Amino acid sequence: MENNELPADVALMWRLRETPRRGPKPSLTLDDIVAAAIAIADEDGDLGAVSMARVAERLGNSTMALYRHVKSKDDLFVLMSDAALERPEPLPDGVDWRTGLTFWANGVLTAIRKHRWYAKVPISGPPAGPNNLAWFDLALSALEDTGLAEEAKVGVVMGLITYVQGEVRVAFDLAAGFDENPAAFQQYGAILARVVDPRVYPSVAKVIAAGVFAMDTSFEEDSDADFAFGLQIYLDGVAAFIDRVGVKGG
Amino acid sequence: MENNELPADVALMWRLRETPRRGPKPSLTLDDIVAAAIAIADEDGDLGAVSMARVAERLGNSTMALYRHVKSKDDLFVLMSDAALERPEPLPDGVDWRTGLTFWANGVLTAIRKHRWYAKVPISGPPAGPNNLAWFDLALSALEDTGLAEEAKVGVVMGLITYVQGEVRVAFDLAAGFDENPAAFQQYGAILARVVDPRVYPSVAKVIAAGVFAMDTSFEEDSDADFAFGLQIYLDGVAAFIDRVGVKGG
DNA sequence: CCATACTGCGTACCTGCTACGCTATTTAGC
DNA sequence: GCTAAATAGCGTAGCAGGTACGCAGTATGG
Repeated sequence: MENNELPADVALMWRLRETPRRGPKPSLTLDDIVAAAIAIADEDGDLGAVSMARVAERLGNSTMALYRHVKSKDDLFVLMSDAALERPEPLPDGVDWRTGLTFWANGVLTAIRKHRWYAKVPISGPPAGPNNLAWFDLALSALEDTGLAEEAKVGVVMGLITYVQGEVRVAFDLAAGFDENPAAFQQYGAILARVVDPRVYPSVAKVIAAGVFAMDTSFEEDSDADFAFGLQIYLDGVAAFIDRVGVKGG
Repeated sequence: MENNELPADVALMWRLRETPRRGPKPSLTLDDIVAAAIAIADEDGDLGAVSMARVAERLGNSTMALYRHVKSKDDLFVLMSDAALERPEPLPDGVDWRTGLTFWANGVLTAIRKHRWYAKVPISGPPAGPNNLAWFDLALSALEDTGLAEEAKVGVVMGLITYVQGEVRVAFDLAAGFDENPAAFQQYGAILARVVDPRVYPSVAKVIAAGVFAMDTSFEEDSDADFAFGLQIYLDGVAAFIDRVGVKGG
């Protein structure tokens, strides 16, 4: 059996466990457990709300029953993070790489938006789950016609993933902080102004004076704009890289 | 007293508490507590190793004594994350923005490398501590001569921070995973090859076939190269943005 | 029909955060 | 000086959470 050589969590993610023959029928399935955990995290918006006890309670089982299906809580997290990303929609036909990657990035954003805890799952290894790989595959396919070497494509996509996830993490953490204490955010500019000495922080002081931190727009708008702005910059960089290294073609 | 209107954690970070007049002399200082917490996290490389009990033990005090200086553990985290970043070195004189931002990014990288837990501190608000602001100021000052609007500078710097922190987070998490289970990483390519169906993941299959996941280089080298690669792409994008929007000069 | 393998679960242990209230200590104000 | 107020340290205890262990019950292969 080849499966035996696979790491346990990878085997679980791909559902490669051979079905056991003896013993009672399981009253729980792995999918139920993962779905329940995701539901809890979604409702609370916080990974911290997921406890083994709560997951079990939601399924009408005891806490320890879960451990027949999952090795540990971290294991469950890995499963959650792959299951949370549903399969991506395919790229529109015949688009150039930039349109493709923009489509992809926005798809990732909408997918993760449904699961605000996603970016907080501790990364335990390179992407290895079926859904994560599907997204990875899609991004790579967008670069198909650029003439970049495979390794360069991977680099570009990894960088983009890093950027998107970082942006998402910051945005959601800030949004959570905002919900918790809106006053602190609305006063952010005022607070900085009080505490920042222009002789020590001249550039920050200029920014404050220009009213950048005045918080006139809503949070959602703000983070959407930040995302688009950063994405544009990154893609401009990719374009420059392709011009420099790749074969021009399309 | 203006301080009263400041959020508690901000006041703490800037050490704005007015010194009390009555009562016993404190045997602990806030700096001691933060330093001890940082030392623990550094030694273990994991934020999870920081418990109030352990911090107190290291200081020869009881757990609850800490709560006279810090409102909660999250409070302590915020303090830690500002204290961990020491003051940045100033930029070399007369450098252009690109050299400046590269210098800056590498500075951030070395600063965070000493504190592998840094990128895991939950973000509770926009940067407001003295050290974080110093880094922020430095990055903004690198863009001084670009003619960008203040808001655009902030956008560029925020994007860069997001990218750098994201990259660092991934790199350290992977490194930790690697230390824990090196075999799984060395076999990553082989595992993928076993599990990836070329019809479902054609682009990933091509990457695997090209041997990109073969893991011939060391981990350190690999993540350094990734960092530099992504940074280059981002800065190329910034250059394009400046060409498009900014006043050319310098 | 029994041995086997497997599921669910109760119990218990450990770690961790922190509210509460007591005691000791220092000083402001008289 | 003396007293009252304010403050530091800390012991206790409550609560939540992860999970090792072993028992009881169940389905199946021989």
